[in-house]
Amino acid sequence: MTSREFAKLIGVSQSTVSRALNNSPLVPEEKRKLILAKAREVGFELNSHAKSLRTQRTGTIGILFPKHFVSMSANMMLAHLYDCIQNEMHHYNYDIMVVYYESTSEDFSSFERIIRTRKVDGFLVLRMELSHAEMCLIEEYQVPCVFLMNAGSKIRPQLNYLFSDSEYGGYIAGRYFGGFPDYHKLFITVHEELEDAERRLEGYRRGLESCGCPLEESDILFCRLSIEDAYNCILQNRDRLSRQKTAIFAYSDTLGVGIINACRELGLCIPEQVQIISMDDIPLAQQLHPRLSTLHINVEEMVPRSCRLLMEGIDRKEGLVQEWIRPRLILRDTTVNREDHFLLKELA
Amino acid sequence: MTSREFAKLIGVSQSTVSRALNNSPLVPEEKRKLILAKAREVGFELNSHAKSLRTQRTGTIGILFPKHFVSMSANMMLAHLYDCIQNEMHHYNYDIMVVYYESTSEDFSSFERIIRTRKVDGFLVLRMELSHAEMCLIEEYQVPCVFLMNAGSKIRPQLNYLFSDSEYGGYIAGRYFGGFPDYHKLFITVHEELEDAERRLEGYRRGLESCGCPLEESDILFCRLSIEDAYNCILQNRDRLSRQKTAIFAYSDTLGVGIINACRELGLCIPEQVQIISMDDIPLAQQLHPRLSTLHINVEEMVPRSCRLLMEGIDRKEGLVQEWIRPRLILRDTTVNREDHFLLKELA
DNA sequence: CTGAAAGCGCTTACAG
DNA sequence: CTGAAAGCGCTTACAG
Repeated sequence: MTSREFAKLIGVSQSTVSRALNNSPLVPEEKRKLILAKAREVGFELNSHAKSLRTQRTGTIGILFPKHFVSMSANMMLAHLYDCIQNEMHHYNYDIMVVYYESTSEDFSSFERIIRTRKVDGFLVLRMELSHAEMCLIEEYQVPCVFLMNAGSKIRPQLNYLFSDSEYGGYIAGRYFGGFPDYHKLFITVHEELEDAERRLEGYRRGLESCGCPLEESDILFCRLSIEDAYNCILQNRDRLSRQKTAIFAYSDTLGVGIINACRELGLCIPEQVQIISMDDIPLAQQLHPRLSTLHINVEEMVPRSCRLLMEGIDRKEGLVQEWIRPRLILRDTTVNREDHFLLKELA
Repeated sequence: MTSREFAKLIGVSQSTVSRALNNSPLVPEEKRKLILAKAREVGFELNSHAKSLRTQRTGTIGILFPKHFVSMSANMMLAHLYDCIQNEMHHYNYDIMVVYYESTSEDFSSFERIIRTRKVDGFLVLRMELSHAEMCLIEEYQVPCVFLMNAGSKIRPQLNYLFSDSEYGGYIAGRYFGGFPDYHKLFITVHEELEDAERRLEGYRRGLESCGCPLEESDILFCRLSIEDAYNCILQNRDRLSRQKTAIFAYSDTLGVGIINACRELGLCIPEQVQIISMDDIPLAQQLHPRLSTLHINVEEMVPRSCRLLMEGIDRKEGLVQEWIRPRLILRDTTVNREDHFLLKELA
């Protein structure tokens, strides 16, 4: 049924129907309610494409996942973030289209195609890693975008972002482990999100150094961003871990889980022989035992704010927000938790 | 830029542009290529809403998640399924809109709204649990739908589906454990996907009975569909598990992971003291140690077929497909793997 | 406050 | 093979 037909059915004009269903102040309250009720009764809704064509608004936003993103199952932090975004956008009555970087055949990339065909009103981008061409595209089409989570390599001015402060997170991990001089310090990291990994490393270094324990290059271990890879990485380094007590800062919870598995395999006690702090705090981090001590990324703040920001951008209420949100240390079972630790006093 | 402007720019009519970009046989190969190249060069793409309005095709499908679905993080099997679907639809150049059951305020449910506003061409439904009203809606709007994964309670005729054969999966688990008379048999299940859980139970019963070991009512344990709940459930039943060797068939891998955690906590050896077979085979099942022995749900077959089926439905190539796809037993570390087990010969 | 009419940017039947 | 024109179903400036 079209709005013209529906209008005829209830004996008003198409204009009035449109105004009523769009909550225009021009139609009196009583009449609007009546029309709404009728619409509900006969199941009438405005055709979204005709509406979008006229208004240049689609009622859907895109979420752009990073290039290295493989799947929800593999990158649990992004899956978690997605969950939160989906939940949040629901309040705005907006639908979500998930977009990956991959390009289809020789055509435009999905991202480019979706912008050019105008399928969404704006984008939530889970990592700042757009190319120059893509930035121009955003500029040309004036697509509202909010970047969140990982800062990536190129932080552009004039763009809205709410990033997790990875350097600070690393610093906290370093400073916590700095309170345990008898533990040898390691850092296990990845290539996939290199710039962010660098920031975590820098912070970790700074934290450790502030406690007088520098980090050797040979104490930085690389693996891929998966549970198995972290597991294998630890097994390969079994000698170092059995020789002395070790404190491991892991790039993410995913690695943390792999490390726990490996320690168990090697018969190393957590946290007595091996302490672990990871980052993210995905739901899985406290579902498995021992529960991971980790740097909680403040998704509860980041997601609602970025969604609101994006909606404001769509409504052309401009305003630049650029913030780094600090992760919060959560001590669970993979650390030796000393209540008298100097860091806890500093944070309090 | 509109197609009219673009046409003017390159000196042909709007009709020709439209035909070229839609691969109409009416425009000669050479000309088409030229127009395509020009379009790429200046970054022209047809406005999707104008196109959809004219053709009644949107180029996006919806994935409807079940009522009890909470998040990708919580229900890893559905997340995995989603990953596979996303991957597959990419071949068709289709975009995906994720739809949840929840209704927004006093309005239509998301599902209903998306159909009535015609935002998608069809739906992939991850569980057959639609109400009568929803079935009428599909009928009225002739929305192509393919149901997959869980059969739910009401299996409607005249609808396309590709379900996992849960009863068969349970049967296989029962028959495998039937080969271990010295293990006490348990079944840990959930309320969330009750009908499917019932099918798994029936099959498990049938499998066990075929080996002469009936399943007692008191050997059916309930918990919620989460790692922690399964963990707690086992801890609560610690007495039964320490008394005798136990073989546990778990509703899903998620429960299986919780069970492993609990057994470790209780100091019970897997698989010597406790054997576990779960179902799904999510990626996590073989990432954690010990790796779960499980009934692999044939997603590799189910997803591509359901996507193709949906695309055919959208193209109005009718044809009813209703199939139950059998899970496959995968023995890993949580079972005692006897190569001479009679079931393996039967399956070979 | 209400309705008739133009126009959003496409596709396609129609005429050439 | 090509183009002019109608129409997909809305919204909104305009006239009343």
